[in-house]
Amino acid sequence: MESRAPSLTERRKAATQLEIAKAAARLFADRGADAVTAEEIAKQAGVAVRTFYRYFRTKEDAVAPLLTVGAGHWRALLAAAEPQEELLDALERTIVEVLTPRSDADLESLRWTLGLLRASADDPALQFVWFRVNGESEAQLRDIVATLAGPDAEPYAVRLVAAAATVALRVALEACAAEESFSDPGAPAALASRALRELTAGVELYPARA
Amino acid sequence: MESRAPSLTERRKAATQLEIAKAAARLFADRGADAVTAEEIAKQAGVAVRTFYRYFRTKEDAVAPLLTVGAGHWRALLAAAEPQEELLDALERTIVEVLTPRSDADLESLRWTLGLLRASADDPALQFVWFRVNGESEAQLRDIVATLAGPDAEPYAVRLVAAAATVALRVALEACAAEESFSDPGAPAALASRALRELTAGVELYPARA
DNA sequence: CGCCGAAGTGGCACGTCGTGCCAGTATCGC
DNA sequence: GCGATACTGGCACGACGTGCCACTTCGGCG
Repeated sequence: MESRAPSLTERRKAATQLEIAKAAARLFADRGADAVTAEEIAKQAGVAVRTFYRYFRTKEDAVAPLLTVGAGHWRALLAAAEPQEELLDALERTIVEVLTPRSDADLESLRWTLGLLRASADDPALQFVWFRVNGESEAQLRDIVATLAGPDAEPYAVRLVAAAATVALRVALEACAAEESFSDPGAPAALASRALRELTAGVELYPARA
Repeated sequence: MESRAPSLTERRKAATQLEIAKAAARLFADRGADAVTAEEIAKQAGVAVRTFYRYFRTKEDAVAPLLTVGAGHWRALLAAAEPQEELLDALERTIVEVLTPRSDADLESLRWTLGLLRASADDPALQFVWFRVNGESEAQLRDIVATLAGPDAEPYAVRLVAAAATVALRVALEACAAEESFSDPGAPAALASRALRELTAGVELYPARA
């Protein structure tokens, strides 16, 4: 399960990717995404344009790592959940865990995400990245939910739960970003928890017994 | 409320737009979106490349009209709802109304949408358009929901309802598209209705009285 | 120690995208 | 009929994203 050996080169690559992502986020938030060229991002990050495109498929994708970190962490926690735990309980427990900052790194990560969301409010190109990230996140979550719910669960109900969970995280973060001042570090967790509870309250995972 | 005078030129423009959209949908479903150039779409639709880009901002956007038609109709019905009708009832009533085909044109429109969704399963570029369309739809739905719910409704609850409603429509259509054979014309309405009911069952629109 | 294959990087050229600009043509009001 | 307005087409251009090759770095092996 654990991936040993984050070998030297691999850490370098991860660092470079993060460097590019942050450079892109700064420039995008500053001027808007279309006003920034790939060449500028590459220069800011200290790499060649050609290398930039080896790390990211498109110019906009460069900020994706800063937006996916939360959802990725969530999926990892969920995949490690005990099988006997009730699915909806596991979802709520883990989302609170993910959104509650435990270190300065967590808090900084959250700030990057919210900063990008704020910038995307009036920038279609950034909104698209956010949509895309959430869409992919939901697709991956669907598989995990299907596993946790077991083979008896209705496929359509699994779809609904995965969609509801993804939406809960998304709306909570968007609401935080929309607030003028994001002061309370507990706000994301509280909002997401509420959203998840209210959106999944009526979902019937298993077909009614005859 | 009603827009009089669908003047000659306006109808021509609408027809041209639809023509381009269908040409693009055919080509995309056939070969995948990246394997099609804007020039080909324009030629198929009988317009110049430059004109194509006057109708659509990007190559992928060309199919958006075929994907937004349902959500647009839904918003129109909602905006015309009686103020005294319960919000969640109005949502469910109108979504069934939208998804129940009443004419051959309705059915054909539904088929175009589902066909595109099927094609987008293994085409990131098309998925992207679908995400984008739903994102914009949710933003517009939020305003309508806010109006219908009145000033006493909690803003965060309005967000949740708009998101839940958009997701209900999206997941229902995706589920239909995922089925091998889409035979039952009533399936989309039934699935969407169920999704909407289950996802909004737990939402508290108004703050608890003291 | 030198050789060598693997992997990451940079540079270059190329096809495509999307837009600004100007000219040609059709619709609407006087 | 006649300008005013709006849609269309052609051209050129900067930017995007990729295929290809050359260069460097790192690790294993005789």
